[in-house]
Amino acid sequence: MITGRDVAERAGTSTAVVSYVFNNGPRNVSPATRQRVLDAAAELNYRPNVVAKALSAGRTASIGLIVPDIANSYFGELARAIEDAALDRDNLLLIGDSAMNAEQERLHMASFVDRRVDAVILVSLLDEPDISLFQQAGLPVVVLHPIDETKNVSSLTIDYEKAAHSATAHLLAHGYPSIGLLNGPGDSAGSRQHLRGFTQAMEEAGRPVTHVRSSSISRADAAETALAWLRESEHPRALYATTDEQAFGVLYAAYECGLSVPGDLAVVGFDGTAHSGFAVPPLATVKQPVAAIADRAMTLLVDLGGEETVHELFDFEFVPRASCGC
Amino acid sequence: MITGRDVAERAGTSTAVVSYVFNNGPRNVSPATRQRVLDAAAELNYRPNVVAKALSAGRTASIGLIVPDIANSYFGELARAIEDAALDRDNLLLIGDSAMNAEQERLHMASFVDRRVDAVILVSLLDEPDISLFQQAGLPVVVLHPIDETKNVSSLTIDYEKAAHSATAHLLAHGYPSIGLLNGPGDSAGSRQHLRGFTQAMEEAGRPVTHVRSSSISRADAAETALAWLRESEHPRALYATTDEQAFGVLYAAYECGLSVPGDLAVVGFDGTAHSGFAVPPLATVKQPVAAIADRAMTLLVDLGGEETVHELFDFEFVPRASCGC
DNA sequence: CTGAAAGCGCTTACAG
DNA sequence: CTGAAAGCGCTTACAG
Repeated sequence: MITGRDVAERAGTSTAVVSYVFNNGPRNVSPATRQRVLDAAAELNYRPNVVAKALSAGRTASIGLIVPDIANSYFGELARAIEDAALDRDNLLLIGDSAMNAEQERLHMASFVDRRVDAVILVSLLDEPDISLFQQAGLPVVVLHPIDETKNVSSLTIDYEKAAHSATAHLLAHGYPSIGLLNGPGDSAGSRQHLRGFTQAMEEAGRPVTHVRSSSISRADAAETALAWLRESEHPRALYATTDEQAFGVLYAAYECGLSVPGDLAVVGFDGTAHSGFAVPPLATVKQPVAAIADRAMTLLVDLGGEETVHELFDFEFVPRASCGC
Repeated sequence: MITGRDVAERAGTSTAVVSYVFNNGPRNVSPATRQRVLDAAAELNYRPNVVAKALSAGRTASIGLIVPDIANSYFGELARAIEDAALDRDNLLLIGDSAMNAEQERLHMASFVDRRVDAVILVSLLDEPDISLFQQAGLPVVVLHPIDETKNVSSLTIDYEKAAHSATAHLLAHGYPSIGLLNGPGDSAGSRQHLRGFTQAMEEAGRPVTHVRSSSISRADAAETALAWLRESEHPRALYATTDEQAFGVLYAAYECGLSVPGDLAVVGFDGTAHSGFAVPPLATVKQPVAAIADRAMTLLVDLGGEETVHELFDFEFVPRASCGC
């Protein structure tokens, strides 16, 4: 491969100047010399070695993202939004897919530290992820879910409690006689918030909270849980599922049970993925502001150097669609 | 951060020996010294800097994957399968999402060359991707779609023509009076193969080929195309869509038109994504052997060093489900 | 079996 | 404005 030395020789100058030209600094270069370097580089098809640059500069211009499951459309959309925000800032995004496996999540964490990414955005499978590895390495971290504020990391998230409240209130307004919650794994801060919001809305309406179940955030698991549930005679008339992915599993289960949506069962999801709009029937959902979250994360990590630790809540939007009976 | 020098000092030896220990070679180290190095490394929490290692060793132990659209579940599953195969070989997978944008595809190509990935797996948006950048850099490439064999790159793919033939033949066997093809973009080798297979099956059955349209490989585009199609009085009774993603768009369009599937319209997809099994109704599809393709690609690129250029066809499997009328 | 040293391809004070 | 040189943290012939 062509190196900076090759370019310098052909342009009759030093590697330092080649570097100054390609980085627009930190010293300036006379127009004539600059042009000779540019010409030589073009003729030789020179592309600076990013690996060498990273070692020398002490930063890799790359950000690591860890998601629980890249096959989940929400995380696919999130990854794309973050990648866009990263490219805007000339950073590369490395995506680590935990594939619903905590061990894999740890491997990605270690791998990111070893690869010397400049910062990390984490959506953990665990309620209390161990981020000491990042902290030892001095890597700034932003998590995209609720987290214990005593840990020294920023979090960007929406208020799940409020979101669950508003989704539940919407189903109540439809007048459904019984409403259930299909929650995520029971041991996470997010699930606790969803449950609180759901419970509060029900209590405000003077309704008992009797139908609550949980599944992992996977279509197959949710489908299995919903199938068993809907086959019981006492199943709820409406259901709030805490992810779109789970809601898709519910739509499938309803189909398998011969229940029509929303005629026999109303469904509301959460995430607001593009796919929710193309479900059969189209899925009512709570839309998360992915682009805003992505951009804010990159601002904190890249533009502000990860110095600040913040805990910010973003707005959400309830999107009524056929599945809830609208 | 802790460096190899810190470890060497604490263990009373040289950085060379630290390297020998961590790489199990290329020289061996006495058990006693090895133990001292290991102890020192553990006490200091030493993690070798992969960037420095890459620069020095001349390889990054990373593979680049470029996909047209990571939000498409098929590519999500493909990426996961390839990542598994890569991790099996202690390689990192970098995922470049072209987001249905040819310019973005080129940027990822350049970025992978600059990052000095050791090899590339490409699923291009274009029929004739320009891979000269990779060839200049001496990077081995495997493409996962049909490609002009005169180019010096390997391709791993299934026989779309045969697959389209078998899907069409299946719909014919159901006795549907008219069968349509919702193809991908018209100017690609894959689309031409799908069309040929579809046409051949129709001609063998003495049927005219009258219903052929195309859309991009996106749910929204397919939905739009299908909506217009299904609203015409002469729409086909059954439809073969060349990706699951397009088929999902068709299911949605049928719902919007008040057509029941398979009662009014039978649908078959292509790809065999996990999501196809949870569609409403479950989607009949042609399953691609993702894991086998992923593993073979990594064998060619990593285990065999990318020396060989091969063009291999993989087997597929037709999966009948409710949507086709089974 | 082990260590001193060169080298990977950049960046960046330091001198001029 | 420009160049010689040190340094980033590893690996790996080369000597011993």
